[in-house]
Amino acid sequence: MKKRLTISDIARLAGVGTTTVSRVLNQDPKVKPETRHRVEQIIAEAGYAPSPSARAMRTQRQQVVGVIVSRLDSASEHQAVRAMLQVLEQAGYEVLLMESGFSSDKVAEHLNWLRLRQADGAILFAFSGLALDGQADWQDKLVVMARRYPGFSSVCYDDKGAIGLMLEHLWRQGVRRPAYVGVELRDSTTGQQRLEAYLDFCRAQDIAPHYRLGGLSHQAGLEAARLLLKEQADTDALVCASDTLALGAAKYLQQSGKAATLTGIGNNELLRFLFPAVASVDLGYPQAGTAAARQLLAQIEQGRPIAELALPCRLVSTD
Amino acid sequence: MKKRLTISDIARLAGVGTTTVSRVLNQDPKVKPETRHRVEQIIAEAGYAPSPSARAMRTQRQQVVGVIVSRLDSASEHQAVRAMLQVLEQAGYEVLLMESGFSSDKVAEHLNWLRLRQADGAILFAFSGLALDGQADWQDKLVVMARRYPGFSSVCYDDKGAIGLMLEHLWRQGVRRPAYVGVELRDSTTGQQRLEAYLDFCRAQDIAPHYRLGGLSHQAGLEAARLLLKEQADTDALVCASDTLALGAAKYLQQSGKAATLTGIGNNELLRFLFPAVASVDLGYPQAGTAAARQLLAQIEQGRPIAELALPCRLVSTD
DNA sequence: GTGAAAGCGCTAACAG
DNA sequence: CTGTTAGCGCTTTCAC
Repeated sequence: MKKRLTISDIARLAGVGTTTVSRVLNQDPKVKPETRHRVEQIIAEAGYAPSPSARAMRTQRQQVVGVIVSRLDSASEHQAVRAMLQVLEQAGYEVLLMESGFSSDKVAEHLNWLRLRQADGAILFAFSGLALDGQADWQDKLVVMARRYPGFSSVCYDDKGAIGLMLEHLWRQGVRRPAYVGVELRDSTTGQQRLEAYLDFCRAQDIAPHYRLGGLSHQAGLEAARLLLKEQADTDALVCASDTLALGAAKYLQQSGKAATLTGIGNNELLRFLFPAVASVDLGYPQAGTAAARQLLAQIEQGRPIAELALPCRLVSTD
Repeated sequence: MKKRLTISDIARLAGVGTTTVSRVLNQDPKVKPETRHRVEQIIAEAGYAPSPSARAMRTQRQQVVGVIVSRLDSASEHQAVRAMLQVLEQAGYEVLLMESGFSSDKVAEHLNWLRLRQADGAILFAFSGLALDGQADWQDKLVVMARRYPGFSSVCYDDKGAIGLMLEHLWRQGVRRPAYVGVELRDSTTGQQRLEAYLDFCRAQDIAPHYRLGGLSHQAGLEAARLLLKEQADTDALVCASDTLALGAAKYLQQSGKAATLTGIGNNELLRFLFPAVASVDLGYPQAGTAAARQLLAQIEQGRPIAELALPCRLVSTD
């Protein structure tokens, strides 16, 4: 039962004052190099690490940030989270992962909790219906992912660009009657923006739009595919707003024996494995995660102003 | 810019000493009900919450536990984690989720970090090759998931039982030549135990074992299915050691047009959606998570001794 | 350059 | 039952 070392133990061992040790710990330049060296030596030998709580208490900075994802097991969010962890932990922050389950109340709850906990900042994966009303005090220490939110920093994917990219790709491949499997419009990005991109394309190419909007589940994708192909049998491609929907649509194509080029968005691993022919768009999740984490750090550490970031996307296809 | 309230602010507002407020905060019974009531009133009105750092510093209890998963986006681990979060957060603990990526070094790193951070405990999802050597000080505050580890508490799934259950089910359905898609033996649970259960069954029914061991990926499942069916075309069932493998095997069956009853383990949602005919075994992930969290809390809060827990499993089938 | 000393907000003796 | 007091381990004036 060895007692934990304190700063004064180190001070005594090094024959200096606690102040000096503290200065070494905090990279304060006002320490003679040789003194610094000796102290560092002792610290390393003793395996000493300063108490985060004591430090936090003194400085009022917890070195803690919360990351609120919608689902912990979402493959796309996970990619972004992994990148965030890298940046934030590197910077000495503790990361508290929490799950919203697409509930605005749950977000408020988590945010309140983080406030009580005096967290230094947070990153929040947005979803349709997200409300950040009584959260004005988070304005300069919160980054919203996946959609813009007035008054807060945000990092967005290129929703319109992704669909546009895909449609142009298909057009080059000879597709002329692409139908669209989308998401309800109350979802502003995956829903509205992606549909809009589809409609824009139809207008530009002068073709009649043909689409279905629904939920985000596999089942929704299957159902939409079924209806679209039933309504217009000459549809030559199903452009899905997400890889999850594409997985559902793929199942329908398979079980019905019908044929159509199928595409998704999200660069999902399982989709690529099961249905390699399905093209997808990589939205740049890791890059988004890195960008969000950096933006947050710059805001809370250097007072950088709020910013709305946008990321480029990239086509993923086997042909 | 309102300053954060402290315990003495509350004490002053309530016209009592800080000790009394502290007692109210800590549910100490030695407070006159009416005093308590008044203090609680003030606390609520002022929206006061005690500083966790100050508290931690004083009590030497951080109210923090780490949870080290192998992959944050693993569906099965996620189910267990969700249940853990529920229990631990309920008990007032902060949960730090970390990822090992199946690396023993990474585990050591995280554990060291948690030690420095003075975390009160940890839950670790085991994997093959896990080594907990220099971690003796974690013995009474660590719970290992998914396999036993001498000297530590653990919560295990019923690996042998799951395969046994499945084989008996198939036998009743008339299956007589079940082949087994397994995992390398250096994985003691998913690998060894499940294979053993298969071999036991073969011995009991006096049939010739026919199996392949490989990795845990979809691709491995596909490959194993291909080889097994090539080697023995009269195989009437492919019993897979996991739903991931089953997904790979399902793809093979589909693309090759061959037929065989297929089963997995893990009750994976996507597998159920894409291939509803595939029976699976529910290993009880949420229950395992709850059990692990409770065990950990009991150990660190009440000194309950180390224990090796085992969970029952349950067949999931559409027929 | 360096150290002594004063707290940060809280809890745990110890008195009343 | 309640208040006074002494720190927990650290950073930060303010002297030297």
